[in-house]
Amino acid sequence: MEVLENSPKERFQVSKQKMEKAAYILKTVAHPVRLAIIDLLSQEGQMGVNDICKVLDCEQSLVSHHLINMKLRGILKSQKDGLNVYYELKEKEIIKLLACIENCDCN
Amino acid sequence: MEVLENSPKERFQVSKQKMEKAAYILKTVAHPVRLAIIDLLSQEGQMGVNDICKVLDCEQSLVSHHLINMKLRGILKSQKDGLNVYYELKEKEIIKLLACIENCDCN
DNA sequence: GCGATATATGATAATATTATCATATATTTG
DNA sequence: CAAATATATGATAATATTATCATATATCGC
Repeated sequence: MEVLENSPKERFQVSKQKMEKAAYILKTVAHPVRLAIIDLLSQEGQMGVNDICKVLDCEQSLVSHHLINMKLRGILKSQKDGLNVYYELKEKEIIKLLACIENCDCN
Repeated sequence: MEVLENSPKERFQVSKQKMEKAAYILKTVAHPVRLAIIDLLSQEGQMGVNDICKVLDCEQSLVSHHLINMKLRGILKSQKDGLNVYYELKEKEIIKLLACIENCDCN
């Protein structure tokens, strides 16, 4: 059992990287439409693009951009079936963010 | 015990508002320096601006902007003592976001 | 193959966030 | 009061995010 102590500089670097990764994920989801998509998919499991548009009352192209972006960043995954593309949560941990933030009230 | 059922439109509006609030909070913290500040304050309790700058190796003015902004948005609070201004977490729930996101690995 | 439908793409415009710099303000010390 | 220190402010520049629009692509049913 080795105990590897990092120097302050190393520790700083490690934490810096960690924060950058965390910020990247948070930025990916820090948008009302994206959160709504995440919330929706966490309830429904899987949904086609058009259905998401209808429920959220949001334009197809915009929703598609959001979906593709979140997929690119590893939050969602998709599955094609004929004309439809079904999206679902890939990283389910992300749902906890929503629960977590409900308890914040920064006023 | 009344059960108040919302119409789909009402439910949509409620969730929309909720998502907007959540996105607002997430946006406030979705930045590596801000997360590092939050992390630091969660460990140290309270810190002066200059000390934060030193630890994070970050310019005073920039740190000040971040601190003030997070204070404005209810994440931090501050306390003046002579020349120094000590910042600390106001909304401690926010720490959980960091813990929560560590378990995500969106790859 | 043609029209209809679902989704993606890419350019651009609109807007928001972040960094930087110069300087202001406030407080302490001598 | 002057110098030194800590913090805040505000303008601006740099950059990133988001929305919009027009159109492309892919698939299905006929």
